[in-house]
Formats: sequence, structure tokens, C-alpha cells
Amino acid sequence: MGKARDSKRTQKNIIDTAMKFFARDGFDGVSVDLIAKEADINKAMIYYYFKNKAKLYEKVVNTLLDEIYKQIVEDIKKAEKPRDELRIFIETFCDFAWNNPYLSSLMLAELGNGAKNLPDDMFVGLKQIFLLLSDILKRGEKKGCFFDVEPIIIHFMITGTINLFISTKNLRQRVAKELDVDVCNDCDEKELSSYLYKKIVKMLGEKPC
Amino acid sequence: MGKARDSKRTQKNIIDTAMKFFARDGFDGVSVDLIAKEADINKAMIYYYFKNKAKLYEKVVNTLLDEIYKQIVEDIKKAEKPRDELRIFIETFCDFAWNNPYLSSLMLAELGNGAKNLPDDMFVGLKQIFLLLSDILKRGEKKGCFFDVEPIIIHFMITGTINLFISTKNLRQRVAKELDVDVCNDCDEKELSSYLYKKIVKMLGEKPC
DNA sequence: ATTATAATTAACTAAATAGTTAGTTTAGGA
DNA sequence: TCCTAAACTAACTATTTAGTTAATTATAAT
Repeated sequence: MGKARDSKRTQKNIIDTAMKFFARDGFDGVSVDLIAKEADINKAMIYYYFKNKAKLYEKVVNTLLDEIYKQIVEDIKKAEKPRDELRIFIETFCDFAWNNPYLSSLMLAELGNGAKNLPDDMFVGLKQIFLLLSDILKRGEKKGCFFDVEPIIIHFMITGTINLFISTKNLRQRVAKELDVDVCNDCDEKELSSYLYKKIVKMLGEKPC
Repeated sequence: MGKARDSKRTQKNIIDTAMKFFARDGFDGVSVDLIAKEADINKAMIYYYFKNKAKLYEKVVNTLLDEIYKQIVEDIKKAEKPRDELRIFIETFCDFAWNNPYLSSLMLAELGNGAKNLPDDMFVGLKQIFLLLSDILKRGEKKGCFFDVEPIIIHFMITGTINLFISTKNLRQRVAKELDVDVCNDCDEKELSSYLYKKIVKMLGEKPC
């Protein structure tokens, strides 16, 4: 029944549980005791495998950012033109965040507080993703496909919007129940990404390429 | 020397200090002891005036959201056409957030975790601001000034981008130092809001009105 | 001046917290 | 089969935490 000792499984178990609670309650909002209890392991195992709480958090964020980065790099190979690259960047980011909703909460929390929980060599993950998009936009601009591009702002417009949309799912339902106002409650990730792409292209697009 | 008893001043002092630390470290990241120490008042005063930590947090968020809402409502009176309203919404939001940088961190933190720290009757502030923009966009759409508007997404594109840009000031400097890449470090709030307005109008604009 | 009340303080409690330690169990190779 | 190192446990410590309490000081109206 899988109760045998298995360090890989134990570690994954810890990371998955930690991810869930860090995303919901933030770094300071979760106790190591709780993570241990929810993961159904002895608390000392967390210190055994991850040294301390901060390192565990680091590992959690790193894991997510690394996965999404690799996924985008992989998907983007299919693209030929800058617009396709942009579309795939948006689609893949959106898809991944939709299916790993902890990512959005964690990214917003980290960016909101200036990545104070992330040590110097660790916010590499955030940089990588930004550089990927920045590169797409700049090459596109040189080719004349995009114009008047301010990469960091466009980056926030895309990833920020997706992260906010996903992490406010419950909040938006709450609003919709109380008010007679459309907050796109029935929109899924495909609709979000296609709307976003359409709008961003309209905003940046010079000629179609 | 202003050492005399003054309940108003004491309360403001507590709120201002709490705001600063809640923005930096989040609700769970700050202790009441620290706030008291930094505000140079006795901890019991916090409980005397605000009942408990959660209520203090509520007061802090409420204060900021209320101020910005009123400011936008005030400024927007000058507008005549929908595009002017949109421009003023962006400008005022941007200006206020730039000069009260705690707002951005707090908004991102609250939205990121689904406003779990905000009781039901309190995320009114967030709703109000959204409804203001939503109204501008919808009326503009009816008049044929904007087209294909999805209010909640546009709202996140505007406020999310501004909040992220402002709360990542330090982070962006760190990135710029390490990499040879432009992250708009010299941009001030005027440049941010004018770029944003220009792009949003290009994105939504049907005819100029 | 007296008094009631609002503002303030220091010292306290009980629970929760991150992290440790010393010892025990298990699996797999010799 | 025995031995060793990795995987695991229970019980602990020292600190920090939110919140309380009872007593004290200042203020402003009578």
C-alpha cells in the first residue's frame, strides 16, 4: 500500500503539502507543525530534508517556476513567427497557472513584497520567465511586428492579469453573488488566454508576422 | 513637543506604523509587539483602540482603499468623454499608488490570497474601485467609444500592472544591476500612466470619444 | 478643588512557534 | 546473517506570539 520507506515520495509529499499552504496563507501564515501534520509525516523530516522553513519555501517556489519555465521553452519551439511565440507564451503560462493555481498566489505574494523571502540567487526563476518574454517582444519589434514595446510593463500586463484572474476565482464568485455585474465567472483558461492575446496584439501589433 | 496625550494622534501613529509593516511583511509577518515598539507606544493601546490585530489590519486596508476611491471619484468629475474618464482613472490610481506604495503591496497580498484576511463587509473597498472602472468601460462601450470590453480583465490589466510596477521597484533595480536589460527603472508615475493609457486605448478604442 | 473619565502603562498568561536531540527502525549490500 | 547508513520518531527547549489585567496618570468639566 505504499507505506514502505521512500525518501523521494516523502520529499514530494512535503513539497506538495507545503505548496498548498504557502500559497493559501503565505510564508509566515503557515507553521511547520501544520505542514508536517497535513503531510502526515514527522516534523523532523522537514528539517532532515530541507534544513529549515525558509529553504523549504525556496524549494517550493523554485519547483513551480522551473516547471513553468521549461514548459514554455518547450512549447515555444513550435512557433515560427513572433506573434506565434507571443501567443504560445500567453497560452502556456495561462494553462500552467490554471492547472497549478498555487503558482499565481505565490508569484503575487513574492512580487508584492519585493521577493523578500527569496535569497539573491533564487529569484532567477522570475527573471528567466521575464527574459523569455522580453526577448520575444524585442525580436518582434526589430522585425517590425510589434511597436512601442516596454517589455517590463507588457510582462506585468500579461502575467499579472493571468495571476490575478486565477487567484481571485473565489473572490469573483463572491462579488458576482452580491452584485449584478459580470466578472467573467464562466471564463475558462482558453477564453482568458485568447482574449488576452487578441488584446495584446491589437495593442502592440504593427504588421501581422 | 507634542508629547501631550492626543488620542487622534496616537491612533494615526498606530495606523501609519502598522501600514508600513503590514505592507512589507504581510498580516502574519508582523507582530503586534513590533508595531507597538516601532510606533513607540504601549502595546495595550493597540487593543484599546482597535480591539485586536485583525481589526487593525482591516482599518489599515480600509483607510487606504477609501482614500483612493474618494480621490478617483473627485478627479473624475472633470472628465467629459469616456476616454477622459479612463485616462483620469489610470492617472489618479497610478499617482496615488506611487505616493502611497503600501497600497500596492497590500492590494496584491489581499488579491493573491483571496482576501482571506478581509471580512465580508470589508472587501467593499475593492469592489467599489472595480465598479467605478467597470461603469466607465460599459458606458463607453454603449456610446461606441470602446469595443469588446471584458471589464474584470481590463481592470486587472490596469490596476494589476500599476501595483506590480510599483511594488517591484527594488526588485527591478536588482535585476537591472545584474542584467543588461531595460526594466524601466527611470520611469516615474507619469510615464507609467501615460504609456498605460495609450496602450489601453489602442486596445479598446473604437472611435475617439 | 473634586471628580469622573479617557489615555496610558508594566507585568502578566497561555498557546504556538521554529528548531533540536537522542534514540529507533528499516532496507540493502557484504 | 550481520552491519551500516539512511529514514524516521517522540519528546523536548527556548522564544515569540496574541491578548489580558489591574493599576496609574492626565484632562477637562463641574
